[in-house]
Amino acid sequence: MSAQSPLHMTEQRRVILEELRKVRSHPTADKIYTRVRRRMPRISLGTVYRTLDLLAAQGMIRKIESAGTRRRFDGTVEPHYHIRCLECGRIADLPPGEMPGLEAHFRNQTDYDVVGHTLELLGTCPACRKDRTEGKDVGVRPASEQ
Amino acid sequence: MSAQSPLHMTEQRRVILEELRKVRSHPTADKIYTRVRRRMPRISLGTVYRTLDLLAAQGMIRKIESAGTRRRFDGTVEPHYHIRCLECGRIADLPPGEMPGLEAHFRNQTDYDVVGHTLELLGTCPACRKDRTEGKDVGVRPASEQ
DNA sequence: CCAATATCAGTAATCATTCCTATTATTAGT
DNA sequence: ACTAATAATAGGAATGATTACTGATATTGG
Ligand SMILES: [Mn+2]
Ligand SMILES: [Mn+2]
Ligand SMILES: [Zn+2]
Ligand SMILES: [Zn+2]
Repeated sequence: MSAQSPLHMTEQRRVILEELRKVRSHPTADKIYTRVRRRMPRISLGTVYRTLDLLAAQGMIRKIESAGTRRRFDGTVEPHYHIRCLECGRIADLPPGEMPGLEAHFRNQTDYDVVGHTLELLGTCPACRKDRTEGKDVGVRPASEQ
Repeated sequence: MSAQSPLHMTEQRRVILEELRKVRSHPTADKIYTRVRRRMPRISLGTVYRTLDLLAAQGMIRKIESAGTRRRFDGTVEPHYHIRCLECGRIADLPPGEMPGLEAHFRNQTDYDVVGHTLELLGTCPACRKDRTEGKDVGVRPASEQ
């Protein structure tokens, strides 16, 4: 959950971290790969995956794994929930902080030891809502954008 | 979310539904496939997937998709959350009902239209806790059992 | 009974992610 | 600086759950 061994900052690792921190979106590994390749054309997708795992293990970035969607990464490490648009897959941040009393609410309702939870809001983003009112009926195109 | 067209109950569909409703666990498609094959040896895995999708679309069963794990199915359609054991992947039911005030709590914190949420508790199941105290240190074997 | 339609079994394809390996870079010790 | 040991990378193959395709079989409605 927090930093481990002092990470050797290779060129690849530095650039991947920089590019992820540049964006406010929650890009997939191959979106990051595309960005990083502009600066390091010979980097491999495997290195991107390996490095993202490593940075996440060090607590320098976060992994977002929502059900049924591709893995996404987050340059913001401060704890916060996300809301995902069911039409376009876009993921937005909610304000920092955990839902108060959530785990406590369930502790006496299970024989498991509760150690955490995952919570994701679902909805329609402003752009897709706008498309709707304009009758653009684009259907569902999940996770298809940056 | 609720029933649509009146579903033609083929033998395959009936048996798949029966087998899923028999168990209290949350089996993967191939676990259901294994069970169903005892009664219908020639059924194909594709039919199992297709039928489970169909039954879920009709609201007769539920799909559970947790991040980074295989898809699981639930014969109980009454709304309820789950808690997943981080060591063995087992999924248990929490009592029926939604966390009160959850979506309301976030409505004024986002410009998305909130239409739902996913919530999964994480923890250690009684069996894995027991293994621990017995020093059986089995490591992590996610989603490897029924 | 027949033609149109739906479903199925069997198998191939998909595709995000992980694994493997030969090469290249870095480090620590002299 | 030189060198052996160690770590990291590029490129490509493998994995594995799910989906798509296809020709055969079943069902329906007239
Ligand atoms: Mn975020
Ligand atoms: Mn359940
Ligand atoms: Zn959207
Ligand atoms: Zn367990």
